[in-house]
Amino acid sequence: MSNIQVTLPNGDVRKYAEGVTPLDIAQEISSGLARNVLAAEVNGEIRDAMRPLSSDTDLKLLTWNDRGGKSTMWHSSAHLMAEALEILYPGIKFGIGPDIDNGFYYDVDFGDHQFSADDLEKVEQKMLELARQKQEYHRKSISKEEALKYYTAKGDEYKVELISELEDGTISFYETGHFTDLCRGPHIPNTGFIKAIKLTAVAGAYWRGDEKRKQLTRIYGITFPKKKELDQYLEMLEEAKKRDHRKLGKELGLFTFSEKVGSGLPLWLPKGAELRERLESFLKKAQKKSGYVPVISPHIGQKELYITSGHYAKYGEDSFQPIHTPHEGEEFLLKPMNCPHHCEIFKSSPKSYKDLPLRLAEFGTVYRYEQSGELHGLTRVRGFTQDDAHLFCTNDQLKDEFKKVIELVLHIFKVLDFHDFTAQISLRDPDDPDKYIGSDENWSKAEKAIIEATEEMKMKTVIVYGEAAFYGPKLDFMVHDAIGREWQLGTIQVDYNLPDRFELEYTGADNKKHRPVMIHRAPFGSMERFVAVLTEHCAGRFPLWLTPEQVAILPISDKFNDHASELSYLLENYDLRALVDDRSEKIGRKIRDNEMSKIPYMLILGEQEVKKGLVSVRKHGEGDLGSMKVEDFVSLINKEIEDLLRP
RNA sequence: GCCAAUGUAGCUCAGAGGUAGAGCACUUCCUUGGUAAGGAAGAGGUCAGGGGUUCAAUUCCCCUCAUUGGCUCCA
Repeated sequence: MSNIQVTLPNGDVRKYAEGVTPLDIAQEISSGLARNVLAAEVNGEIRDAMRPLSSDTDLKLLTWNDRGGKSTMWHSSAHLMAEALEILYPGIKFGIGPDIDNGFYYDVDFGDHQFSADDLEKVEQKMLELARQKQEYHRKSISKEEALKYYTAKGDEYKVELISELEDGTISFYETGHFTDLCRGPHIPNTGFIKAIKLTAVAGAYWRGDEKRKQLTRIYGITFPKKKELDQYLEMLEEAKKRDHRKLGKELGLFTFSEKVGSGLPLWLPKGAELRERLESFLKKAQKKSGYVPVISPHIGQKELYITSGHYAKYGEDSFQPIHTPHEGEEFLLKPMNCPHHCEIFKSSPKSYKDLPLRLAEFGTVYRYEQSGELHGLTRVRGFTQDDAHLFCTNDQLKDEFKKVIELVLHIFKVLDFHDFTAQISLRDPDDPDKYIGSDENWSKAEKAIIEATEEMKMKTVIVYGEAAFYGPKLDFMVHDAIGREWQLGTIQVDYNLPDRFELEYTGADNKKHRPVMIHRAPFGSMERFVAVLTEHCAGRFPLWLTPEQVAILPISDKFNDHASELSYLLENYDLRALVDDRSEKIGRKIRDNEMSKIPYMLILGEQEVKKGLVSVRKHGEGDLGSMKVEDFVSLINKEIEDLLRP
């Protein structure tokens, strides 16, 4: 038997006999490690820890602390669930059962049986029972014909379909207990690693994501190696529920919806509207510094406008239907985008290269007929306001302009404390060229500009194919919210196509006509979505400069109500937002209520304070800060705001 | 748009074939209290909307609308 060389991540090189398994190696390092090894990364590929090594390898042992370890465990959990389901519901058919970011799911065809959320507990119990048996996951390879025969006999047309599409040759199967599944693997050594199980949801899902095909029952779940970790996970879900912007929006009086107004059409309440206005003026100020100029365009435009832009051909069917003028029968559309209007603004007068870059900014409200099932709080609505701008520039200016926009977006994220985000370069889907308009040459130029700009700014990016807009590639900023979900917020797009379609031109230094390039950009994305994500991000405790009410003045008793009103006028003169809680309640009650409504500061006003001309200050979440002069309190607050706005 | 669940007071929710209940919020009164819930009384609902079954429907059935969780989609 020949020797093989195994290199561990710390650079350690060890020699073993061929056929050694990663699990053996773990055992040699320490039995504690061996008990925790879920899988192994062999030359970069994740494999079963019990699969023998046959040549020299770079080896990394994966535990629960590694993403690969978690994925393997969850994937194995999907098998465990399938086994439990097959025992409980004989004759059911299986689609696919992968691991996902937070757990796993399996798509199942229950036939005539109606599986409901009430049945989940029963399945969990069965899974725990099977897990305790420490069933091993056995890998075996069989031929394609054999595999087809197996599933044809079993009557599982989904697996038959999957296998038929595989390349000829051997196919790997995994066997756990009495359950056998077509599977590439890898898997954990045995089901005993799965100590805590929670099946989280039941939902319909189309077979292979195709809405024309049968809908299967998808069961979601998550598992952990320790009961404690499951508890923590459930706590995190609770926390996410508390942070849900739909709940907080209601509680804080930010926005509402009305059946009568229509679904997906948010109504901003005074506090929400003021908060949004503050965000808008914050951005306007930053934009003014960066040379943007404001424009305003109407909510509708002639259908012809969107035929020119290409939006009508692409989205006309899925939009609100055209509005007709009563006599002439002209057709107008609710605007789904601001860019066509801005192109017309560009065209309103002849442009010289000296006019460029021209940066037209507008908080433009647009309307899109989103599918009813897609609507969700403020994050997905049918009428929303984009913090839109279109930058028209020369080819030479493009990269610099693009970089300046990135700087602006990063500045905004910094001020609003979004540190956890991904910059995603969204390119064309190479397999579906018909989805896009414009020439290959234009697309390549645009893609190159984005990639070079991000490289020059040394940004960490991920490239995702198929996520581009139909007219051009994008740089999207995805931030993470309380539940770890990703939301797309800001977006920057390079566009050579609309300038072509609108035949935009400027006169160059050479006295010839040239076509400008366009950058679409929206740092917030939409005001609605941004406020939603921000609300969840800060759990309703908005930064001091944004929050609807900054200070609550709490008189100790009714006797001091007048003093309290005077103080509130005084604070208003200092440009602070204050309210007076003049209810005939005890101070403890007032503190509790204002604490719960997340007011950043409380000022307590009683005999002592009035006598000495002081205020007693309480900070949300921190408590008593002692008493101070009003002027000192005002500078305290202003300092905090200043620090927040200049991170 | 598709599948499923849900829709009862401002909010959170209970309830049941015989025309509705709790807690909080609200109003009034009492209390004027020093750092996270003082007390009492009161008001508030076409039980999402529309049909049907029934002597009787908020409850059972159908349709519509909305919400939620997924799927698909996202200029």
